[in-house]
Amino acid sequence: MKRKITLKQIARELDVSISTVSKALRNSAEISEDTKQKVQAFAKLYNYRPNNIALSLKNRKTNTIGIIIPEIVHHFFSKVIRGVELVANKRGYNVIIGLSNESFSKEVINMEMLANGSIDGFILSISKETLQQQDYHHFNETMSQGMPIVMFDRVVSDIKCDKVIVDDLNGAKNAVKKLIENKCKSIALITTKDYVSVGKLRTQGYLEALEEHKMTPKAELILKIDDTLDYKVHLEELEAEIELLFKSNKKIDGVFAVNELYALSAMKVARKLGLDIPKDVQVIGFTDGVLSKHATPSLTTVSQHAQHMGEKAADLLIDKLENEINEDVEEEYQTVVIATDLIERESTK
Amino acid sequence: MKRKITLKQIARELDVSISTVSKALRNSAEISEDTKQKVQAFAKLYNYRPNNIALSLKNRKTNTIGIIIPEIVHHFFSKVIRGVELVANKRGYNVIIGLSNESFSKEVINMEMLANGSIDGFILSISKETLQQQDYHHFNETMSQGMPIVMFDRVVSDIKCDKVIVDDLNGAKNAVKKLIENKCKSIALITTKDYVSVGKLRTQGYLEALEEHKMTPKAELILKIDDTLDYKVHLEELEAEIELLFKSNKKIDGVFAVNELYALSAMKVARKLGLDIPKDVQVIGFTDGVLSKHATPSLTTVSQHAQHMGEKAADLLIDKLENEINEDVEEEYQTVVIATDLIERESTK
DNA sequence: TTTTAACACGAAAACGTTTTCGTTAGTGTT
DNA sequence: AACACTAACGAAAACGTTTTCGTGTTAAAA
Repeated sequence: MKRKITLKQIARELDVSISTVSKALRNSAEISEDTKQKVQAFAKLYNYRPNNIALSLKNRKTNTIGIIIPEIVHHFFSKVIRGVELVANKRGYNVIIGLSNESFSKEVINMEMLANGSIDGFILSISKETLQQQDYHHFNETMSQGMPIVMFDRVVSDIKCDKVIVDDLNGAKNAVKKLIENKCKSIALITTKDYVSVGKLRTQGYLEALEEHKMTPKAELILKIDDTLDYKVHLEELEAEIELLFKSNKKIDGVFAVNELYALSAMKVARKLGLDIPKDVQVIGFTDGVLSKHATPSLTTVSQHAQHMGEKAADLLIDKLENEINEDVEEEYQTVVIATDLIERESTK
Repeated sequence: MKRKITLKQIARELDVSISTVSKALRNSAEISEDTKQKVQAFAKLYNYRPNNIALSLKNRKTNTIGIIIPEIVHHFFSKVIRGVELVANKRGYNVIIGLSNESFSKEVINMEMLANGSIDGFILSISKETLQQQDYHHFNETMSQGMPIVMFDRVVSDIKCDKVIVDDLNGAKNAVKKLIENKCKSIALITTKDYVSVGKLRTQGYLEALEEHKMTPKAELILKIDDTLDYKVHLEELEAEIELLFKSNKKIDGVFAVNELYALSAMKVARKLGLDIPKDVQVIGFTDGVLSKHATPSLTTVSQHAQHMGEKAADLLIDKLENEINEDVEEEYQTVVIATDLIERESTK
């Protein structure tokens, strides 16, 4: 087991100084052709690669991005990661991940762990618990130490930083408009409690679409799910709630759900109640997931372009990192809004 | 924007030496109580945290694990990552990810990028292209430099290292046995070409199960898909192949598929041909995915316990890292086999 | 022959730690 | 008064780089 070779070892072997080796490898004009060739040949032979850690320390730059997400077993987030990784790698950066598991304390701990020199900047999506507690001190502290943050999807306006968000409002609005155009008269909304910003915006889009078509929103058509419960586990409870919604509103002929699982459950319940999709009820979900595509009938959805979000976030962050030199430019932050697409499948006419 | 505070700055402010500050913060007996309190108070006030990079350089240990996987937008792999992250964090390690995107060259590049000091060891699953080319020099080189590797799921016997694998053979065997017990007489197998080790083993399990029940395997019931094509895109081609299988073997009453997508496609095709599931045809898949659970009918699957695999892999790697001191112990490598579970749902009787 | 310039290289500092090994001053012992 | 011992601290090396600034040698110019 031979350890990795260092400049010092090469220098000793070839009987020159460390500086000479370093310069020779970087093709400096200071070094004679002879020496360069000798050193480079030797380095190649022993497969020399500069030690990243030493470089990071010297340059005070790690070329590594930290990404903190609430959950990785989730199509949306893993697609975002893929986007980040893609761009980061192309631009010479590594990606290091931290999972908050939707917990405030894990988010804080993870950020502190990475902020101590391991990375140059963060890309993150806020955990539900943090959103509920509205405690954002760790973000502000991190930024005040000169470490840039780019937030995506779940953001808060209280924090000044670059952001990449989905156009939740218009995405939802267009989906509901589609249902209206398809002659739906009684459109139900299945959403989350309001503290998750995206749920709120999608609800708003639903309301605006109705309004623009002179339809009066009815409170009994809006089902707000408490999503602190993990419905991957408590699927029956979710379905029970939706069943209640259908039973107390027999005239429902359209459903807009703010995520994939709610939409799928709605379809399942509707079918159970003897309703045909899309003949009796049309359903649209909001997501990037894989379920929609392979469901039967396949689900019409509002696509969020998760990978594109990740790419954009990575570009924003790296741009900021590499332009930090111009500190004269007053800090100005962008919010990039990613447009959604309505992907029509079998659950709508 | 205040930069992170360092020992040197604290030393200057308090008019003591760097060594004194360092010792005071680590509660060394060499330092007087007075000084300790003074230093510790100051450090707390300015929220001092030791710089990870400097520590890594000094200790020649990064406390970071590199994980290389072919694809992250994939339930199996993201669950494995979650397991790795869970254990790693608990044991004081970070996780840095690299995606090979099933490509040999990206796998090599990514490994080289991380192997230059950024991490202490690898957890990885081999890309399809690498498996095809059978070029494993990068693994051996990495290990010869003293960097341990733990492989999971897609492994090769040529390489001596710790491994965590699914009991593919018995998982498949039990699934097929289940079908046989459920009175299936003509069981089809939908699998991949043989170069992916797991596909091979699952095929073998299928064959052994038939054999044990004195059933003769028929070549025409075995469909080998060329999975270099991405069937997330070319779904129709996949379905066409399966349709052909059904049409040329009218008596098929059971299907065992080596992954989720094949199984779902089989169900879809069967339904299209007017067959009822599970009455006419019973289907079992092999996976940990989310599709199976939410399909209609929901799919009986062989569960791989992906998260558990990740946890185990992380434990193996960290154990090795922390016991590297005893170099007297002759290198011995373990292969941990994770047992599967058959999760019975609606696609079987 | 002396000055100048180019050339080829080495020494040392710096990044931020930890740790080993002095060093100094004060205390106690004979 | 000479000695040993301890308490409290500092200097310096080391981890592996890059880069700045010498420095010595040689060849060309005056």
